[in-house]
Amino acid sequence: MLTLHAIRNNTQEIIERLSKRGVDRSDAIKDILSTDEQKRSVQTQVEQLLAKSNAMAKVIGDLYKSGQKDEADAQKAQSLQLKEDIKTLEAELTQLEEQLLQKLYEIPNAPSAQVKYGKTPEDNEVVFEWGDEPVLLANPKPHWDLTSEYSLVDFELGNKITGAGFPVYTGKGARLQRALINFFLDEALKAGYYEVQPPIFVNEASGYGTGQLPDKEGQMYHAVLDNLYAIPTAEVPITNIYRDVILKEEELPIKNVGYTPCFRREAGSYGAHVRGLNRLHQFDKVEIVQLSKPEDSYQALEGMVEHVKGLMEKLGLKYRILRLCGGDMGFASALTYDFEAWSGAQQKWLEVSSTSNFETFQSNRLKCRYKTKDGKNELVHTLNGSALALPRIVACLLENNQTESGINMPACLHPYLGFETI
RNA sequence: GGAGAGAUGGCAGAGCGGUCGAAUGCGGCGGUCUUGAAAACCGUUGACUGUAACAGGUCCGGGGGUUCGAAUCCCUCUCUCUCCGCCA
Repeated sequence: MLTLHAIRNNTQEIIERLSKRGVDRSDAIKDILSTDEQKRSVQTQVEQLLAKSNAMAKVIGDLYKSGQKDEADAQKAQSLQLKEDIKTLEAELTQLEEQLLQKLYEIPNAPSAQVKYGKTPEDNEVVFEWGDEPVLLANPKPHWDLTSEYSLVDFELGNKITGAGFPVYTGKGARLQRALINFFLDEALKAGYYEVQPPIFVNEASGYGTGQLPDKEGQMYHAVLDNLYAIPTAEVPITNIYRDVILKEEELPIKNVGYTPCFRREAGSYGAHVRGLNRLHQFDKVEIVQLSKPEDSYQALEGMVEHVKGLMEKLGLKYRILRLCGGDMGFASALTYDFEAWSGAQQKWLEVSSTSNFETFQSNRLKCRYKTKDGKNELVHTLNGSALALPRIVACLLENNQTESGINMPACLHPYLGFETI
């Protein structure tokens, strides 16, 4: 959530930045400001009464000690009345605080200066493009044909065991999964990331920490009995490592990488674009997460983008980078770059990575701060990106590299695969 | 799953219901001494809120209660540890 500090001190700027999402939030912001004002006024009253009551309690104690019981009893009666007043005011305060928090939760992050105004994916800007159109056979097969022809993925078997969107990878298909995961992890280690393997279930507090709750409740699998959520991305457990933590300045930047399966209910998705590996309920992803000082975060974002570019180019996949417009950006993001790989047989772009700077939007909820040299606690900036999500990469690798005699795998994967062709 | 113990500041660890935001030790920071370092000694060292700045307020796992007054008493939840059972 946005910090009250920013809303109070840079009201106009926040409103303008928010408008890039294509929705006017000025009323909501003004509403927050007035609620905040009310809250602080009640808070002052409560605190004055508390101060009075604290002082009185001290006096009563002293009176008892010096044996002035009658006087003490008289004061006690007064104190009781005071307590009633405090109780009603405190109830009011709690209510205002809850309202304020609720209102803050509903405001998305303010897009950064580089983000363009826009409402739909058509307004996204292509900022980079790499690679040549793959040379394909006369009738290139989509990956869902190739996976069954070469026995790489068994969707029916997944249906039987679990349900749609939970495929079973088999033989060389399974091997390819493992190869990609290891390749991505190793590349991240080379780039200075620290590997972590987090839980794939998280509690409610973690869901709130990174903003999946209450916003995307319906998109996560929820184990009701234990009140745990299956993670939609490793971002959630990895970023929550730093919930309620005050870091030392010299610990920053923190660069973590982790592989996890990811689970998404994808409620509401349907049709041809969910075919095959294009959209799954369970998939594998290697995620990079950074915490940085505010002044360094956009440079860190560039670094993450460069890292993902390197992966795409080693895999030899034609790709492009989009800078998302305000309307297409996620709720928590201030700036997002999407990577799309070209699928030769489907003749369309598939999103394979989303790399974002959240500025203080997550750290404010997480309460992740660092101590500056002059001893102040400041919120860190959080960033994350997919590096990379597997299924669509697999789809593109299969489709773009198919030949009469088999499917050629890129050289960077050979050592991990133990074979060169499928 | 059964039985018991516990949760206090960066860590360890005290804390008769009022003098406790909290002893003490370690660690951190600053200083004295030293050519420098170590040792020793002195000082300092939680977070949040609030104010122009003071003041004030809140926080001893979370929530609720008793009391004029709670880290300290009661209830409840969560978590941790020990023993037993089960087990990759």
